[in-house]
Amino acid sequence: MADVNVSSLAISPKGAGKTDDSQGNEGIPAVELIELLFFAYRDFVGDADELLVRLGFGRAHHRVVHFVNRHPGMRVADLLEVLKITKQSLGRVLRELVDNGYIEQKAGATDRRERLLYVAPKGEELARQLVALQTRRFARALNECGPGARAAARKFLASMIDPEQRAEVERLIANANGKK
Amino acid sequence: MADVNVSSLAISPKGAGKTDDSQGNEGIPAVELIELLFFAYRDFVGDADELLVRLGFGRAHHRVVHFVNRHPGMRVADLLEVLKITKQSLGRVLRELVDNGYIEQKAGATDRRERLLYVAPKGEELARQLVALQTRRFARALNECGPGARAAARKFLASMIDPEQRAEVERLIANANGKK
DNA sequence: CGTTTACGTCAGCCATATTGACTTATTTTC
DNA sequence: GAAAATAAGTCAATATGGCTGACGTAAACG
Repeated sequence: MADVNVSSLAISPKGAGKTDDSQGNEGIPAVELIELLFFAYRDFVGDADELLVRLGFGRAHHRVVHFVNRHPGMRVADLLEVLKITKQSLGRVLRELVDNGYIEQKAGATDRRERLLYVAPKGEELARQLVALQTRRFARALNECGPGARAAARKFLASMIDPEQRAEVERLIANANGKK
Repeated sequence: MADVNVSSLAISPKGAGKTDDSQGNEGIPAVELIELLFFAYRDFVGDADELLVRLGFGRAHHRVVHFVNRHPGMRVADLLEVLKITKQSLGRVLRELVDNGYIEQKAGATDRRERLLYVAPKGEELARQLVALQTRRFARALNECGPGARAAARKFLASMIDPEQRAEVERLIANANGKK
C-alpha cells in the first residue's frame, strides 16, 4: 500500500526537465521538489493505510479519529470545518466509528443540541498507533538529515501552507498541544 | 479549493497532545509535523486542482500529464507502474486526455504493439502551468526559510520516502532531468 | 411563539479506484 | 509456421469517498 515501486523504468531519454537555475535555486529544480513531495506524501499516508485497511477503515476515518483525539469534545460542526467536507460525507464515516466503538458522542452540557465528540479507549489507541507510525517515519528521516533538521522541517512545512490560513493552522496545533 | 479555513475553532481545551520531548526533538513533537505535512500537502495539491477543475480534469489527469511530460515516449505499462493504478483505471483518464488533444499516442518503432505516450503542445502547456503553480509555492516557502533551505528541503523530502524505493525515485528524477 | 441552529438522514449523483474476463494486434518462441 | 506470450484496450460489476438538495427533529434564542 505504501509501495511506489517505480522499478525498471527504461524510458527513452528526451524530455522537458528544464534546468531552471535562475534565482538562487542551489541547482535544484522545483520539479524535483514537486515529485519528491508527491512520493514522500504517498509513503507517509501509506504507513497509516496499511493499519486502517485491516480495520475496514479508510483515510476519512483516520482524519476523524486523529482530530477528535487531538481535540476531545469538539463539535460536529468544528470537525466539518477542519476537514472541509459536507455533513453528509462525514455522516457515514462518523456512524461507522461510533458503531464500532472508536468514537463517543455526548450531548453538550450547556447546549444539548450539540453532540460533542470524544475518542473511546479503542479510538485513542488507534490514534496513538497511527501517530506512532508516522512519527517513526519523521524520526528516521530527520535523523538522516542531521541536527537542526526538525526545526528546519517544521518551518518549511508551515511555510508551504497558504499564508492566509497558516495562522489558523498554527492556532489549531497550539490549541491541541499543551493539554493532557 | 486550496482552502483549509480552520476558522473559529473554539474547541474545549483538554486533550491528548503529548509533549513527547524525549529524543532530541528540539521541542517539536512529531504530531505537529504530521499535521503540518497534512495541511501543506493539501494546499500544495489545491494549487493544481483549481486549474484542473476548470478543464474538467481531476488529479488522475494531472499525474498522467505530469509524468508523460517528464518522460516522453513512455509506454502505457511504464505509466501504470509509476502511478500504481490498474489498466482499467488509467483507461478512462488516458482516453479523455487523448480525445481532448493533451496526449498523443504513437506506435513503437521496434515493437508496434506499444503505444508510446507523448504530450501534445496543449498537454505540454498544461504541464508547464501546473509545475509553475507548484513551483511558486515552493519558491515562496523556501524564500521564507532563508538560504540553504532548498537543499535542506530536498534532503528532507527524499528522506521521507521509503528507503527501499528511494533509489528508484531518484533514478526516475535523474532520468527525467538532464534532457531537453 | 416563531426563527434559527445543530445535527441527522434520505435519495441520488460523480470521480476514481478496484477485480475479472475477454479481444485484438503483434512479437517471440519452439 | 503454429503456438504462446505480450501490450494495450474494453466490458461489466463493485467500492469508496466525496458532492447537492431536501427534509426532520430537537433545542436554543429572541
